Amino acid sequence: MGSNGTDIAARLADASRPGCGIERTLKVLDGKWTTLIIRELLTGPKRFGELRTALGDPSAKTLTDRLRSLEHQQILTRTVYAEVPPRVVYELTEQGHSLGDILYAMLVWGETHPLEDA
Amino acid sequence: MGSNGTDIAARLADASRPGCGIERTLKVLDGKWTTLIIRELLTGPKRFGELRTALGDPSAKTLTDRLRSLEHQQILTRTVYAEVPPRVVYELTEQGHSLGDILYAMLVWGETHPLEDA
DNA sequence: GCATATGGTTTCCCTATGGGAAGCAATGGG
DNA sequence: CCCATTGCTTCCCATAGGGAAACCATATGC
Repeated sequence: MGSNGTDIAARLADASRPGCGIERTLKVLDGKWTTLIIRELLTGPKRFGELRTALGDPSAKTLTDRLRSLEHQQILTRTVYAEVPPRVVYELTEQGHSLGDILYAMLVWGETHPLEDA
Repeated sequence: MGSNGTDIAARLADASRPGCGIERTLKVLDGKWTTLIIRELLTGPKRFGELRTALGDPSAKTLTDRLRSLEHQQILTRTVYAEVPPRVVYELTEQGHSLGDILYAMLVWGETHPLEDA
């Protein structure tokens, strides 16, 4: 299955509890749609409306909140084109793109895990 | 930084949206302390009280909820020793242990990411 | 003039979540 | 007889998250 669990355990034992790397990552990926937003953007830049549709219609407020938060944390960039009607494109930064490793691990795990219905 | 982002993007594009592997993983890792519980257990079995202390005192109610949920999803096992006072030991299953790949990716990312203060 | 399209923002509200405190079981020890 | 210990469980409350809907800006098409 996974790689060598023993090495991982060693690294994890090292990670001092208060504010370890995992906790910092969790803070970035916090919130209901955050991780899925990144999933969508890993396949390329997208507009606000495209994201909304692809995710299955989260409320505009929530989506805005998440995008703003991710922008503030340098995970993605927000580009406004002064057209009418307006066009806003969201795109992952280098930092944001590097989250792909985590998402990929999640994808692999989720696909092999027999899911118990809640 | 990460591995080849292009391959990952391809895999991600494949993943059909409704209930893809990532979403299933997110469902398992849902809740405030869930991921950190797994971090603690990756270094070996722990008792209820040990977990509570290591995590920084989440409420007993919340910790119980998380542990029950993870047990139900076959991520960990709960062993009660009929002693007085009681002793309850939590240990990751094979499935739970395999989450280590995800946590490891989070650890690496978090350590290299310059964190913006919220 | 007015509707339409787009990407928001803002306000209001409801639910879910998580925390705190207290109770409880069971037994050995003082 | 009472207390301490451990791992809950139950109840209650405060907060935060997230959804619905209304509003705004602007230029084009009718």
